[in-house]
Amino acid sequence: MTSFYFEHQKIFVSVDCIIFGFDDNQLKILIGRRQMAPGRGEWSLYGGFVRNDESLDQAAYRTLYELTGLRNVYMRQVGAFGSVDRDPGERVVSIAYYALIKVKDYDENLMKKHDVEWVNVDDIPQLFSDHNEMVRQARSVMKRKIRTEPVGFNLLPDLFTLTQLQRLYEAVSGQTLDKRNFRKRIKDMEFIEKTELVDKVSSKRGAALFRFNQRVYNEDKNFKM
Amino acid sequence: MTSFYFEHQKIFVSVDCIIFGFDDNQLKILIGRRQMAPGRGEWSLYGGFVRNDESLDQAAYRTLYELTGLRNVYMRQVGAFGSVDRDPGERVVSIAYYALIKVKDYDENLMKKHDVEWVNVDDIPQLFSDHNEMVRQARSVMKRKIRTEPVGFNLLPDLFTLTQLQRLYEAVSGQTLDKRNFRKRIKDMEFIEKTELVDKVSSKRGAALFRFNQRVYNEDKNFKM
DNA sequence: TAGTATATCGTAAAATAAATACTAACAATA
DNA sequence: TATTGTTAGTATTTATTTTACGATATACTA
Repeated sequence: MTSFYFEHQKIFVSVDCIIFGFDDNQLKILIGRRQMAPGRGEWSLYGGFVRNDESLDQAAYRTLYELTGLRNVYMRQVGAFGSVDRDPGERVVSIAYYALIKVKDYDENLMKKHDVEWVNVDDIPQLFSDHNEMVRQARSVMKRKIRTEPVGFNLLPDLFTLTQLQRLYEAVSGQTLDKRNFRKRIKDMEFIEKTELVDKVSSKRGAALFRFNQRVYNEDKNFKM
Repeated sequence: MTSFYFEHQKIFVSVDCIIFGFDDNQLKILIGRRQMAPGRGEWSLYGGFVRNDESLDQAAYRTLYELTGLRNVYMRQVGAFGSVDRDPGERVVSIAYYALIKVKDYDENLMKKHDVEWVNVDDIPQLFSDHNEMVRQARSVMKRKIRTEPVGFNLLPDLFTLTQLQRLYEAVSGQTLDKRNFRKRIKDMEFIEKTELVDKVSSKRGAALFRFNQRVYNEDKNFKM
């Protein structure tokens, strides 16, 4: 029975993570200098090899955890990348995943340890191998997703102002939005709840803080931005 | 340098094809009885292992060619599937691809040789491993794609009637469409050209045959259904 | 009181989607 | 040859949703 398989060749399989964060009204991703050959010193996504005893998703979560110390992160597959010579060292097929994290949750020490930094998505330098294409596709997939499902909240603090939310959607879509129309939409979504709390950081007047209520959303999944 | 890689494990990588066809006003896919263990005799997608000297895309095209004898087929990746135990025999990561082919082009002999048959997408039996999930995702991806890009023509003969085209979109979307609204849209697309030819097969009156003009489409890529 | 960002009201225009009935051409049949 | 059945083909109106835009008030700080 096993003979059937062993006519064939095994291949290294890895995962690469496009980790999105939102800070300073900008959409950013985490990239770092590659620590090992080949391509040592080049800008690169953070990734890792898939082990025999873990699924692709598990490998992606593990890799993200190694880098950020975060669990229970929103993460989705972008796709598989498998040019023959995409890795100059060996044949490696890599599955790209994108993650949405809150920048404040991120462990600064781990960031220094792994020598990665936040870079604006419109400002990405040339990356190792096909990583630029991975980023391009990840942005495309995420951009569509965030319009039809309430996943953008993963990029914001639990409490956020409507202006923050609007800036997020502007950063992702790449265009400015009308404040009145934006708020009209929000008002129709009962799962975006106004709290009693007020944010005084970005405004002298103070802005109401909102939160996303997953339970209310589950009752009536009606989200469109 | 190579030592870096060989701390890690290699994995079998395969491709599986969801081959869509349109016939008898129905959207169908090609499935067959699995010819080898494990899972011998179960319904299954057609697939194959990725070789070290070919990309994932190339492996998918090769596999499709083996089964259908067709080249230059519209084919796109669905995603990677990598549960640890998705294949009962060995650890295999599989990349799913969907293809859109014209049923008439298909080589009948190859079909018999590989023992595959067309099955309505709403009528798929239980398939080997995670193939049902692959089909589900492929339908979802294709359904979105066919609304925003003129890829549906890959499922029709070069010459087709507007009713055929409408039935195709009805089959993919799963809902009936209004004929007048449908035709209004078509009229606005200059790359769907009316020919002098008339189809008398499905109609006593005869229906005008249309064709998709890729060059005209390239001039002004404006497609939405 | 000047400055700044929040917050809300309303409406016109534009784009999109949905709903509606009838005639035309031909073949088969009575 | 008159009738019936079947599919092709066509224009207009109405309703709904989305977008664009102007104006003004609020709460707080410096």
